[in-house]
Amino acid sequence: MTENLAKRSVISKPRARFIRETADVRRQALIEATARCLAEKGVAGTSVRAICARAGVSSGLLTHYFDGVDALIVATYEDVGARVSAALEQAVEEAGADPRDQLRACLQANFRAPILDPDLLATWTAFWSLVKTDPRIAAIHADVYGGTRAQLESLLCAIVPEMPQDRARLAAISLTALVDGLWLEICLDSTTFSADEAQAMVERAMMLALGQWRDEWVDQSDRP
Amino acid sequence: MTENLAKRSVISKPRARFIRETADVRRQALIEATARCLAEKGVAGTSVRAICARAGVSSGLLTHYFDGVDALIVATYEDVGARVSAALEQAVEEAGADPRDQLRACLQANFRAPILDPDLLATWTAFWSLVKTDPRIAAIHADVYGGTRAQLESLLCAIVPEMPQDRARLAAISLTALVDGLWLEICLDSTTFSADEAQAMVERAMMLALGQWRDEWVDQSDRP
DNA sequence: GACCTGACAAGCCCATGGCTCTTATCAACA
DNA sequence: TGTTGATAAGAGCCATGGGCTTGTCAGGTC
Repeated sequence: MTENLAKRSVISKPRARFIRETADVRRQALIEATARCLAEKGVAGTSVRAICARAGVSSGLLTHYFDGVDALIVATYEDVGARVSAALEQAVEEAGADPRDQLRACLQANFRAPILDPDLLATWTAFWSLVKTDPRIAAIHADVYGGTRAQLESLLCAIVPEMPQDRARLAAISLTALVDGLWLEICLDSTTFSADEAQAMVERAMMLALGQWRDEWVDQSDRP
Repeated sequence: MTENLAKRSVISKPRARFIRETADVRRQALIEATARCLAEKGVAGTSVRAICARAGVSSGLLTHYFDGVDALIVATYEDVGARVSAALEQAVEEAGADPRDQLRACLQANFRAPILDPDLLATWTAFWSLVKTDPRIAAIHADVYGGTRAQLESLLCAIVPEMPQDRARLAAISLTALVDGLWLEICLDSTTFSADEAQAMVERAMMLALGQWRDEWVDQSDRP
């Protein structure tokens, strides 16, 4: 009793001042803190305390606004995924009206900021590692991946209307895989090749997929 | 005192029987248990107790044979990486003497067992998430990736000797990225496309990289 | 200006994690 | 067969994590 009183009045430090924020502001701050934690310290280092310390709030706020740390990670995935999609969308819009330019912009944007970012990879690998475990994460993944693939497919069909549907589908999958693989490797180890080289490789693959290559070096002997 | 004695003589169950194994056997068992844990439960679920339970040993053995759980994960990465490299190597050897067949085998083997395995992806994403944090993991990654890329490059040069060095390098990087991207996606979500389709896409990319495509559908209008 | 509401901070509780330490067990050798 | 030393089991220790409770203060309301 008395000890409790003494503790409160003497030992314990005064409670920190705080300002009230709207729910949206707090949620967004927590989401951004989570993304930064994932990027900097990986899944293992992304704890409630670490996230809240970064967000500048006490650890109680996380469960106040989200249904636990897992739900916050899911929300972060949604947010980061939407941001990446928006960056690609913006690149397409800035490319003008020619669908070929739009396709090129959509592919090349993966190798410029803000998508080309090792921190983003760290966030992404954290999500990948959760796809198997958490069906919500799997659903978001399917949504994001399917969306970009469908966009590539429609652009391909717009550029080459006579392209068969199945070929367009496989071409979109191939281009996506190439971009993902290059992006993964360059984020893991940026010394292997440069972003410019990645863009050149994607450009070449795009032209090959469209059947419109223009290349000084090819082996003509085996062509039909 | 007496309680301690009673505890030991009456309450505590007798210590489990065990057999002595060589250090190699124990190490390998722990490594395999770690790989299974990573695959099934992700990094978060890969604890000392979980690993040792899977390996059928007590938790004290981990620190007895490895310098902590981090070192065990590094050893597991080395082991899994070596196993993947060995599988690719074996595929090449079984392909015969033609370097074109060898290249094809090396690429296609990524979409057959034992490499095409969602559990392996789970293990791999765990490693990717550690590349930034742990320089030992980064070194192993650079080693494995560089090795396969160099092999592809030498095969490309063997098939088309007149291919410029820089193009062979970029082609090897592109093929690796395509394979990695397809492998990643098919392991994450096997409903998007099939392993056969993945092999077909890789086959096509390989022929295009060699400048030896033979394709019924191409747009001839824009070719030089 | 009192007070009411609820967002917020602080810290407790229990579970789990990594690692250590002691003790028990086994196998090899004399 | 007894001795011995390395191997192994398992309890324990300390740190950390997540969730929750409790008390408090900011900002609006009458």
